[in-house]
Amino acid sequence: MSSLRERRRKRTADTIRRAAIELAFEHGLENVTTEMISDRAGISARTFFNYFSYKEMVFVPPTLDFSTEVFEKFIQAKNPLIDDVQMLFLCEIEEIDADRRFVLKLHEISLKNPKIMTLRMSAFHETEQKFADLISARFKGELDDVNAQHIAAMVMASIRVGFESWMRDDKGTLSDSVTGRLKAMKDLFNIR
Amino acid sequence: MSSLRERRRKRTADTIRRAAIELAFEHGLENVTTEMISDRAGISARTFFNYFSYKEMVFVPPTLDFSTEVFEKFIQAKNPLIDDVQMLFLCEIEEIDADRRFVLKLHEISLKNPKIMTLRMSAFHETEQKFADLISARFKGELDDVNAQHIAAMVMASIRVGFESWMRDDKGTLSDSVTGRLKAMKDLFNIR
DNA sequence: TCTTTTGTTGCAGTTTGTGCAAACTTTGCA
DNA sequence: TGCAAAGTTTGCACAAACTGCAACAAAAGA
Repeated sequence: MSSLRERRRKRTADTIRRAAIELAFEHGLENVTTEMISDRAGISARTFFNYFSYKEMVFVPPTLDFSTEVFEKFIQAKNPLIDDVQMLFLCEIEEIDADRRFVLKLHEISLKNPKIMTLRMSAFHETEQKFADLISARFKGELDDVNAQHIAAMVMASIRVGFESWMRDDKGTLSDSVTGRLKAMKDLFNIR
Repeated sequence: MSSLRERRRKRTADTIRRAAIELAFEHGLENVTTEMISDRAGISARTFFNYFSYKEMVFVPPTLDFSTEVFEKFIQAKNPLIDDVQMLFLCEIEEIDADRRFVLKLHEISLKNPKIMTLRMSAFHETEQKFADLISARFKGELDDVNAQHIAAMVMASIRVGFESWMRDDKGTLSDSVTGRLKAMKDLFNIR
């Protein structure tokens, strides 16, 4: 609903995130305090914790949120599952692809900090949950919950591997890397 | 190498873990401090942080460590991959199966605490890394790294789903649940 | 046994994170 | 337009997490 309030909130969160990442580049993560971040973002130290329940959270990208239209479209779509999954994620991914430098830098930061690495992993897992719900809805009646969960887990695993391989070697777009992995899924089981 | 020292270390770590979990049962996680844990475990508050780099770590099971024999055996094994994977994990899993009550309680604790949940997820991811190395070694020459990583990710995803479903509904053994998921992997891709 | 290496502890100090109440903003409704 | 309700920000005081350091203790290896 609320427009101004909600957008304001998003904007502030983003300002804080940017401030945090800048500071981490400049001084190294371990030398950045919540106070420094708040100062640079122009908010009080107390307000920081209104936005992020703990410090490390500021370094984790916000989890993606499928809109109801996207949700409905995916549930009703009739193409092979993998194709629809690609459609679903590729638009989300475009942004990231454009921002490669930034994403890599953030990834570099988190590689050096187990707490943050850990949070990123679990952000992925959260998306997996949402995605499991999507699959469950799409195959309602045909597929029980464990199986929906299982498919979601494997698809997300593939996306993650695509993502990681894109970050590791420098060439190609994120979309290609992820698409490649989704296509590879089936074949990999035919190994001896 | 070192016997006494290493075993002592393991024993102390375990004592601390037990103390922590007991206290979390008794008082609820949010009311347990590192000091209380240290006291009960009979170590100083400072020493706690020699064993666990931060508080939440004490609630995460230690990641499993394949011995060199197990490692070698798996690499050389000639059965279908999934069968060998089962062999590899089932012995690790037995312990857990026996300790159901304990595992569930720990899981219950972590469900209520996002930080800990998060850590457990990433412990899984760590195991995935080790497992990816195993796969990579087993298929050296036949399979490139991304593919090894990908197979590992999907197998671990399946194991995780088996685990989660075992924790959710009360019936059956962990081994059966995990085995079931590993067997289901291939078939799930034949969905429309 | 003696030396070296590794582990434990107390202490003092910084940073993280919370509860509360006062000031301030936005929103929806009259 | 103006006013009450709902939500936000902030400062302050305080508890708990975590670190560096230096002294002491225990184990390993010769």
